Amino acid sequence: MNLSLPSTSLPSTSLRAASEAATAERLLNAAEQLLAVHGLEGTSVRMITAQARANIASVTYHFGSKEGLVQAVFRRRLDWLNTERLRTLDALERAASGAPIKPSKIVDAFFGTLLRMGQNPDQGGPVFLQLLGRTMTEPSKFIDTLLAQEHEAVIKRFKRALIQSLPQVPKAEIVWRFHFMLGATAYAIAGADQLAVIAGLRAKANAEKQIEQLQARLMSFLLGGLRAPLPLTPTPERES
Amino acid sequence: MNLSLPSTSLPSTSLRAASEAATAERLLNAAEQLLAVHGLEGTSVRMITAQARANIASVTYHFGSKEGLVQAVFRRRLDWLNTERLRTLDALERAASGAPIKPSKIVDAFFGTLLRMGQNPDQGGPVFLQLLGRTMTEPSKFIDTLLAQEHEAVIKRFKRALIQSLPQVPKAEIVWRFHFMLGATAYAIAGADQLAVIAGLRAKANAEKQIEQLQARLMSFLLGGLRAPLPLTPTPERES
DNA sequence: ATTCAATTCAAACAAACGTTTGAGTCAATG
DNA sequence: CATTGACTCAAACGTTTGTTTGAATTGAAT
Repeated sequence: MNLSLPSTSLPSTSLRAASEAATAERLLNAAEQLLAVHGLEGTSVRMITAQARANIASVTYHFGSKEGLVQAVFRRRLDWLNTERLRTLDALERAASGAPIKPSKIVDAFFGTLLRMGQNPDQGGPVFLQLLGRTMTEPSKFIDTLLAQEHEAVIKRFKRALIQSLPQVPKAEIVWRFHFMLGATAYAIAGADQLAVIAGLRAKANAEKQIEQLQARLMSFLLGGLRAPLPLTPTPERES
Repeated sequence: MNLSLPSTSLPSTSLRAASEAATAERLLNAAEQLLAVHGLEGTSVRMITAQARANIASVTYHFGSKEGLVQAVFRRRLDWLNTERLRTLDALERAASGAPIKPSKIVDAFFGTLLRMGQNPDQGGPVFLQLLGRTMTEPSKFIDTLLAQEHEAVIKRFKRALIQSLPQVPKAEIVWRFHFMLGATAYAIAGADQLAVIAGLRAKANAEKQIEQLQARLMSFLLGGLRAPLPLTPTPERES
């Protein structure tokens, strides 16, 4: 048994032709696209290796297992996304220098950054957005764990920022509404194609245009929900 | 080959003890619960028949295939749900007698009816809500088709009602926002458990209480989003 | 009592699953 | 030139998948 996996981030020891990506990267790209369409259990290792034009054993060789490959798919994007989110929030807080930040700025730092990721081909473009959207409602044991770990610290910081930004709204209410915003976003990006069809746009328009359309509309919807009047059954004003 | 399946709706030819449900119904219940937790591809026929205390072959015998069983699971609930939705909307339009209906009433007829279904043990309770929520982002070929067929007419009627109810908002904007509302709802009910945990509630509180909590908060969020100021990039005011 | 259709059952089916194996290829290193 | 380590490959591994089979069982009607 070869327990020591090959290095994951190093650009490999030997030089390669720049035009054709290395096997590990082709596997990541193929897995990302197929997972977005067919889901975790609906995507087989053979489908992935076929699309990546790689051997079946290459998954075990490069990532240890199918599970390892899937985790690598998510980590590759989420690391970048959450770093970008925190960087943006840091900049906002620095610019405000103690003063409260407008909720719309915070919402944009979190959800806007995500949506703009869908227009960034270097970060998977709309494909990863769709994958993330459907994964957020697909309670798979180990993806859940991964998502939670990658997201927990980030979400906590954004919740805190929102709570400070909306002092008149009870804490618990903000937490609920943050979750609702996550849902509206996940669903919107997961079904961006069919949504565009429903909305009467021409179906095969390029996905970037669709996300551009989506972004402005979704953001105003999210902000409207976030600032909605409180429900008649109020939060019991409990601490913590 | 026995191409003619046994009758699906008749209460079976022979009388049975009322205490223990017939095999077909036990299969439906088991499948509903397992699908909600493990998803379509993650739920095997053997898991279902084991939980239903039935033989493996009973799925093929009663429903023709696994696919047939899954479709029956959805149809059993969606027929009831959509009938109830249309019944409520009919009542609203009759009471208004031509006058515009308040958007909140329409939203409640669609989403409120769904959420109240989660408190109705006769209609699956929270289990089916969770199943429906995760299915809405799980693009499976034949479930998509089924959902679309079951929902298409209903959604069209509710969109029309909302458009009449909000004459100042462009048509396309309402369609988008209706989709956002679907997403927020799907995600909220799919992850109601973990959401409650996040919100700081005690974890194992009964699911009905959770949905009760959820209902008021979600509805005000949805209405806030629906009535949000229009995005700066306006709809090109196209017809249709 | 016997017939008959409905239903259940244990066993087996081929196909697809993730993973492992061991030989083979290839370029760089000594 | 021989050796080494990284990588690829075809083939096979043991499980699990959905479905099928044909004989048993059941309960009411003849």
